[in-house]
Amino acid sequence: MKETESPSRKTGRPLSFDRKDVLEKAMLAFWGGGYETTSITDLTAAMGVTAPSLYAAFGNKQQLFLEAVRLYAGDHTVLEQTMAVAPTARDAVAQMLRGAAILYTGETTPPGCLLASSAATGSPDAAYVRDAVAAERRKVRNIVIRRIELDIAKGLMASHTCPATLADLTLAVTQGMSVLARDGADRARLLAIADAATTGWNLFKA
Amino acid sequence: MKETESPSRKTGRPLSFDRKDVLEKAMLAFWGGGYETTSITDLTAAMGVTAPSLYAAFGNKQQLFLEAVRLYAGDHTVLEQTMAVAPTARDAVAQMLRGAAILYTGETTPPGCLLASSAATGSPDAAYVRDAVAAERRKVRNIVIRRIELDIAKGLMASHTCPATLADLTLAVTQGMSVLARDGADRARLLAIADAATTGWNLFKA
DNA sequence: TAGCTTTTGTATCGATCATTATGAAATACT
DNA sequence: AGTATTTCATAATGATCGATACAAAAGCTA
Repeated sequence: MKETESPSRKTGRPLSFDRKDVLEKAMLAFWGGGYETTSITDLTAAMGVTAPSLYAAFGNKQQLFLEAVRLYAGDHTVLEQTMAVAPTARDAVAQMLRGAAILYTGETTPPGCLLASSAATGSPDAAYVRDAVAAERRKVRNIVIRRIELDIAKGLMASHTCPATLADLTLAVTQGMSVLARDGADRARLLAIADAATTGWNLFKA
Repeated sequence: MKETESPSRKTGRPLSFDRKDVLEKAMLAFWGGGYETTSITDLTAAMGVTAPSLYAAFGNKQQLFLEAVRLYAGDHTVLEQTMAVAPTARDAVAQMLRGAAILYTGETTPPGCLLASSAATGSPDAAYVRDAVAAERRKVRNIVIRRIELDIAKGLMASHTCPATLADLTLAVTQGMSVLARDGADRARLLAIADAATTGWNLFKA
């Protein structure tokens, strides 16, 4: 049952759980319940791990959440690859929005986006984790900006187009789709939003 | 100092606070901190009222929050009036988005939208309040839908336009702008998003 | 002024929060 | 086998959660 043991570890009782497996379960718990509103009791129940084991493996609640965010956002960077190979920035954003629509309505995952919903607000103590998820959003924004700048440099988009504004709009649509997914919107509705959001991009063609 | 006393009240020590005033302060506290992550201690500090007075005046935390949501959404319905007098649905939505951009970056209010951020996630105990804010979002959505249907009936918009999808997109942009406002986006950036979101509507003209 | 009603401030309730002390259990090395 | 090392389950830590019991204080009526 052991796995992913630390390199310095030599002897002692082996771990009774797979660290990556329980981390994914913790991510799903945070995804569905939020950072501050998901208690250690909730986490241990979802992970199938007792509290001392949780703290031994992940430090504390904040570090566990940050690892969960990295696991979640790591899946998001897969979209970055697909954006790079898209023929135009508009196609790239369309694919990204459609991917978000699908991700936010997965059957085995909570509705919505972990980055959008797990740390929307909170006490001052949780300011650090809010900054962490905001940093992940900023990464996505920068990816979109660079993709648009590429199209402008290629002459595919009008030179007066503001990449930052279109990236902001794209990010806003994704995070907003998360809210609608939380409210019960199904995949078809979210995909329709994604398509409607990108039709307007035809106006920015060079 | 007394005010807004209940009609059945005849005698007894008068209230030392203005109920509407402290309700607004509670709304601002929830707006900035969220429902579950704003404690009674936070609320009493923000309202300048002791806990027993809070419970006597508002029942409990949930009822206080629901009143705060009604106070907040009541301000939102002001936008409904302006949408009705706008020449086109596109202008109406543009004004609504610009109003949201301004509301989410007020100098005397927390950044973002109370409906978007105060109950994005939470424990199962708070499901009722999440449904309450979702219902407010649905109201806004229905207002937008009806405004679009009006333009379609007038022949101002293409008959194949899907009002529900455009309303979903509009709602997604507002809730997404709230996330960006929380991340520190200033009013100019949000206004740019609002304008960019409505430029695409030209494609739906009849 | 005496009596009644309601709000006030103080102090506290049990429950839950994140976190950990403690010792038994399980493996590796000698 | 014996010992060192690490994880295990149990249970408890102080702090904070939402919500109140209590009695003094403040007003109105008589």
